[in-house]
Amino acid sequence: MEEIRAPKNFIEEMIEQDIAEKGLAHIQTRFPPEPNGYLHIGHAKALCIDFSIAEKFGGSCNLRYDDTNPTKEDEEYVDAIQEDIAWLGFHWANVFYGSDYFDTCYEMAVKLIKKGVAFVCDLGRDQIREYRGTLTEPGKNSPWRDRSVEENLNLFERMKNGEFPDGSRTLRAKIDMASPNINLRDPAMYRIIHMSHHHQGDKWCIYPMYDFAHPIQDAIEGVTHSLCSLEYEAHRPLYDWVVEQCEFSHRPRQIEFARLNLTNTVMSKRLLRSLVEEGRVTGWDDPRMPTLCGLRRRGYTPESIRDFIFRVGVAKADSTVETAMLEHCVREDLNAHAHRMMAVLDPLKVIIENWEEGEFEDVELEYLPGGTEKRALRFGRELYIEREDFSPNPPPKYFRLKPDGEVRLKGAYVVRCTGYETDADNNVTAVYCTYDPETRGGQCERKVKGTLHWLPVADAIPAEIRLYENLLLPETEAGQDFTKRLNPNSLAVVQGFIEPALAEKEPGYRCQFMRMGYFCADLDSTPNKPIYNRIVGLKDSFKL
RNA sequence: UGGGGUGUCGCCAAGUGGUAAGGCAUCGGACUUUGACUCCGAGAUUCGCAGGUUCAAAUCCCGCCACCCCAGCCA
Repeated sequence: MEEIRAPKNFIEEMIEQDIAEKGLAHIQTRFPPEPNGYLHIGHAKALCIDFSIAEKFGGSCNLRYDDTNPTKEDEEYVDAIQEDIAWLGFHWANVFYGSDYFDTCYEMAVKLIKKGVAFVCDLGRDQIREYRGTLTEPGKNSPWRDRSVEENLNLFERMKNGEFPDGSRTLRAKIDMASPNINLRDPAMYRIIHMSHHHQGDKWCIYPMYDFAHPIQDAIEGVTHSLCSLEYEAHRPLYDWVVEQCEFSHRPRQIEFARLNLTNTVMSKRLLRSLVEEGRVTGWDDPRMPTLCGLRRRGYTPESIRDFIFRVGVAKADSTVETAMLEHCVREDLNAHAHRMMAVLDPLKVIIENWEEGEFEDVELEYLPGGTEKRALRFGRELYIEREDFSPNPPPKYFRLKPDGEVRLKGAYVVRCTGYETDADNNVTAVYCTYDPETRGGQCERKVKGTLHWLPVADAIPAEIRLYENLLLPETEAGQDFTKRLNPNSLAVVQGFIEPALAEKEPGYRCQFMRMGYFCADLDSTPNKPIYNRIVGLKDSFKL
């Protein structure tokens, strides 16, 4: 699929300016996920920006696991993250682990101690909070702030050697306890955590904080532009402070942008994790999940997701994009490529009275409108149509089958309804029609308002069809209480029928069921047990 | 409340002193063997609000308002 136009955004302008002013020869970015969960559509934005900007300037982008906190991370997520990035179609120059730079981080910490701009603090968690002050009141210096360099060096080494319990001491930057920016009030740089790290094993029991490790990692890798979300804006002075104090010759620049929010979608890893753990979904790749693996499972194409991200754009204003935009992007992609197939979700039997019992005729159906590739379907006396495509008491402007009404059966003949049967509860059980032999598909001038999809009863293959709705109800329906916002009807499983040609397709095959929307053969489906997930409905397909 | 940000059509988003791009959604109309698709067309006298500077302001100045982020030994 052709790449959609890449809009020129403010980040690109800043980079162009840097290139002009600083004479940058190579643009280096990085995508730094913390391996504590699966990537979701929100990460896709960061990812697209990091990778595509590097690409646009002929530079490169590294994948770097931001794994400085062993209490929250797991190797389990590492492979999944790479798989999702690759699926989206991006290529990293290198895969790095932030934790592989722990030695350098340690050296830098020692350097800061020697320079007198870092100290070991014995204050406990609560005391640190008390000393920090508030938004309006300045903090006060820690009583340990003026320890000698020698003592700090000694203590810090002993922290590293595991002599002290968790939480007993921290290494803090010595900046300004009265700074109006709270992030600059002697922030912690290292903490003690006696826990083995998923990537470093038991080598360390002290771990650097994000604010200390990230700029160091960026500087080591030669990252020229460290792109991140808005909440790090107030951390930028600290980022710059670390780079400055560590005296790196290479100075990375942090630029922030607004993260992606989608209507009717949870984007918080904590909430997504709870959905998985509480069994409300089948896993991280449940097709209702906004995770990349969930969207993939549901049938979304990587192209459509990238297109969506580029259309959303990059800016600094908080925003919530309507899911309709995402859906438009998949429809646009699928409309061009997805084969049109016959499936009946809720069957209603039609008997063609003037068609001989046991007789069949092959009718040809195009895979794509106007396309040359075709396959055949047997037309016969007994057919299935969609239950909602017949109405004994049609409302005005009902174009589908109704008593004495005419309709075209896609690819086959025009039929006229002559009658119908109902059961004791007044449910329609069968519809009787006559066909007009003059109206064979492709060679008839006669126009009728409605065209229905259908399946021969003899050849229809049972299939499980899953119809998804948004996992969350609109906020207006359920307010802010997350649990109340979960949509109980987010999944409907229907036992329907599909045409024979479709039953042989591979899992992942995407198609459009006439008038029902776009579907994807589920990864769990087999030729004997076809399962189709609805990716997205057709626009206005069910409107009368 | 101190600091840092942001406010342009229902939702995103261009615009950087010269008279409001584009996309999604919506509404018309054409086409159609999917009420889909496609195709045409309609939409902000107005840029959070109020003053000011200027021949000219969404863009500059001033005051105000609203929303978001920061008081983790999370990232």
